[in-house]
Amino acid sequence: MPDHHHRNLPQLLGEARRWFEEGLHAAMEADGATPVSPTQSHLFSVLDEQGATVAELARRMGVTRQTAHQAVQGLVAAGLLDRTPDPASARQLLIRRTPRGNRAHDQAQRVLRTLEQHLAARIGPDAATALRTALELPWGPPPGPPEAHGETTD
Amino acid sequence: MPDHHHRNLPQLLGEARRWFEEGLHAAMEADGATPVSPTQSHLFSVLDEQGATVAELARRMGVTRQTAHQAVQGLVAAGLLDRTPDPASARQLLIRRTPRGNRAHDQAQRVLRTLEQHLAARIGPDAATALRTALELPWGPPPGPPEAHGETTD
DNA sequence: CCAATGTCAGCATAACTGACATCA
DNA sequence: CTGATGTCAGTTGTGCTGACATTG
Repeated sequence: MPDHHHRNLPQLLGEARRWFEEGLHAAMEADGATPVSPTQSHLFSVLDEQGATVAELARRMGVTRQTAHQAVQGLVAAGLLDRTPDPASARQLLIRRTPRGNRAHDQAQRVLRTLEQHLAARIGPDAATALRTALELPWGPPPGPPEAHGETTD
Repeated sequence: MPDHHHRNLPQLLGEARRWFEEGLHAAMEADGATPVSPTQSHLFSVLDEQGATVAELARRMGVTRQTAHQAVQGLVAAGLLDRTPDPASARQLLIRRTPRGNRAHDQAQRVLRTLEQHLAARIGPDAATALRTALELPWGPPPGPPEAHGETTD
């Protein structure tokens, strides 16, 4: 039955994301963890073990340096991140997780994994797996604007 | 950058949503349509033919009346929405689409459908269908907080 | 001097809460 | 009076652009 009224995919995606973020936030809060904003959460997720500079984090997040900088500030103030001079360049500061930051990160990852399992229990393992699979495939650039290769054409 | 098999699901969902919204925005802009914000887009998508009150729209969007009100204001100013007194209640204003609003809505729906087809071409029809299917299933409330029935329990 | 980086400052937007008048 | 509605106002958070000093 191909019903005419498909709900918007972007809307569905937004709801799904909210489902996870609400669950994550609730679980973290219930665990007494330091509250983090979605932005900080995002920054955290693009930070690996070896650390990175603010500019690099900004590139990974797809936001400006200033935005990343601000998020870093909050996380540093919260004691989850650490700013140390980069041995390679005196002008660069290396952003790394503090021990507390590592704990928070691990916990968040655990919660997310649990959430995903709960989801599988709700909608079925096949659907959950298919969801992740579809999301992980390379979608390429959105069609329409012939944006061939450049990104910052300013 | 090896491994890291599992990217965050919320992050993937956010990227996917952005993919659609960028494509939609670009297509609408290329067509010379009135520019609409994501919020306005969202409001538009929960507005049906028979119209609705601001409070009702707010409920559907999951935001406050004030937020919906503000979005409506912008859309009315843009000439896409119309505020008419509700025949049922003098205190209610019925929000409906103007002819121009209808055109914009139809166009957006068309673009979204096209985008979805493009996606299917990129990641395969099966994956695209599975994505929509998984998203349309009832996920229920996010687990963790035993939020059985109440909503604001504070 | 040039490019990249980190940072400060201001601005725009979008969500929220608070408050209030109106009407069923 | 109570409850729902529409609306005005203020506040917060988040992202942006602009500007600037520092460093390689």
